Amino acid sequence: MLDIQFIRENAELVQEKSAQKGYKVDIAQLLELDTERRTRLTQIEELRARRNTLSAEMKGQKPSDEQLAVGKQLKEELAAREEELKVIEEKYTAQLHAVPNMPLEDVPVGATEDENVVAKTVGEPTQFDFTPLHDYQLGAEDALDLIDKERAAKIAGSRFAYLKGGLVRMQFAIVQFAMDTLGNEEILQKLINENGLTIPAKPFVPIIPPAVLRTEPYVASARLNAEEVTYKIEQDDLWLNASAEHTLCTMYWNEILPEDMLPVRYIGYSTSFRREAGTYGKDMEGIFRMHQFDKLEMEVISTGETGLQEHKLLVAIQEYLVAQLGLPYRLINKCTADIGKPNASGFDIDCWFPGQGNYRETHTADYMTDYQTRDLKIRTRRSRTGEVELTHTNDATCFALGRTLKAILENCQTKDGHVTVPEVLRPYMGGRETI
RNA sequence: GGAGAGGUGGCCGAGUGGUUGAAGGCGCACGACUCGAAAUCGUGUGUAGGGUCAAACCUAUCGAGGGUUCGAAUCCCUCCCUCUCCGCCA
Repeated sequence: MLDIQFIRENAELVQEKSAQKGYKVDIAQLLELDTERRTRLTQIEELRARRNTLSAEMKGQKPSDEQLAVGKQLKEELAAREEELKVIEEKYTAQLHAVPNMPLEDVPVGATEDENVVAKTVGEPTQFDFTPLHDYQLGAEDALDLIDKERAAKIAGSRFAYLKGGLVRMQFAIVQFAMDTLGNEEILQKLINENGLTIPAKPFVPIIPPAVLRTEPYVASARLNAEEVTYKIEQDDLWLNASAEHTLCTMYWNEILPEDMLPVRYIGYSTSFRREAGTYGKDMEGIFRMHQFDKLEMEVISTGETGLQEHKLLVAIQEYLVAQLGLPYRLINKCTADIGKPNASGFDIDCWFPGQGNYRETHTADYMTDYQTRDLKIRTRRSRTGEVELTHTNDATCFALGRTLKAILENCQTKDGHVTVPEVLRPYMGGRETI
């Protein structure tokens, strides 16, 4: 959520920026509730103070009837006022949480995703002297035998797959390649220098997080999308994570981290689950949009001064990794309507998919400033002053493995129906050059 | 799944109805001593909300929520979590 102090001091701006992001909020009404809430709170605190004073007077002696009577009266009045406050506070909290994060200055203003800005295009759409196939054609049982969705549907329903053989080898090769890259300080330093950044080249620590999380931290992370995205295990009050981000950004929930621990840089590997409600009939072919997919996700927790630089580093890493695989892509600076409620800035990488003849999203990088950590209460204690401040968070796809595999299959296919393994992956696949 | 123990500040650990936001210790910060350091001594040291130019000050907070009471870390209820033993099991 946003800082209420900030909203008080920048009401018009918040109203305007919220509208730019497509969120209907009534800031004037929120501020009214805020005023009312504080008025009630002051009243209640005065009553409590009187109760505490009275209680101290009574200590060590038998209370008089008069004191008891005053106490009882205070009790009743408090109960009534607290009930009133509760009603106001519920409305206030709901409205406060409805306010989206403010977009950064250089986020393009737009009403729909059509107004996203292509920041750059790298590589040309792959050319073939034959008609390129889709992933499901290349991976069919009578072709390379890599993808079996029919039998998966029999067992688990639609949007599930058995991935097989060389495709599985390739998935783990990508994982190893990515972890090697993100653990390599020389590469990080090079990317930092190239982008004029001044943050340290601290390597990313690989993490395998839990794939499930409880309601309370999930809500606090501002990432729970119960209706459309997230699977619930009702019996145990657990949700299947839709991304490792969700179990990574909540990891330090309710903690104060020493400043010298920052930045925290993690690369998390997790199977992710998405209900994909509302996408029926969309992307049904192949492994582009699945209920279950494995993903490598980068997560950074840093100070307010360095959060934006971390964001830029994450985008640079994404570009580097995609380029290393030789995939044509374009970098998208997402407009205000498309960056998402908790995000202040968001970039996507869309890779070229020859089967569809189109660029499709494979990566996203989000910068949340302190919007997420205000609820999660992830703070840092400054080394010099001892002061406590909210941290900033970033998340970014390292590789969404399903879509990456699909992109490689389609871009690296040969006329004879095979797939050339990108060179950087070969050392992790026993030197294999094709699948 | 069965049986038991327990959740208190950055950490350890007292505390079973009334100056307990919480003893004591560790850690940390500052100061004294020292050429400097260690040791020692002194002072300070949670978080959040309100309030103030800043303070003072007020309120909340002892896993979470609810209840009893004039008053709850302390009593009652529900839930969550951790640990130990048994069972099962990758």
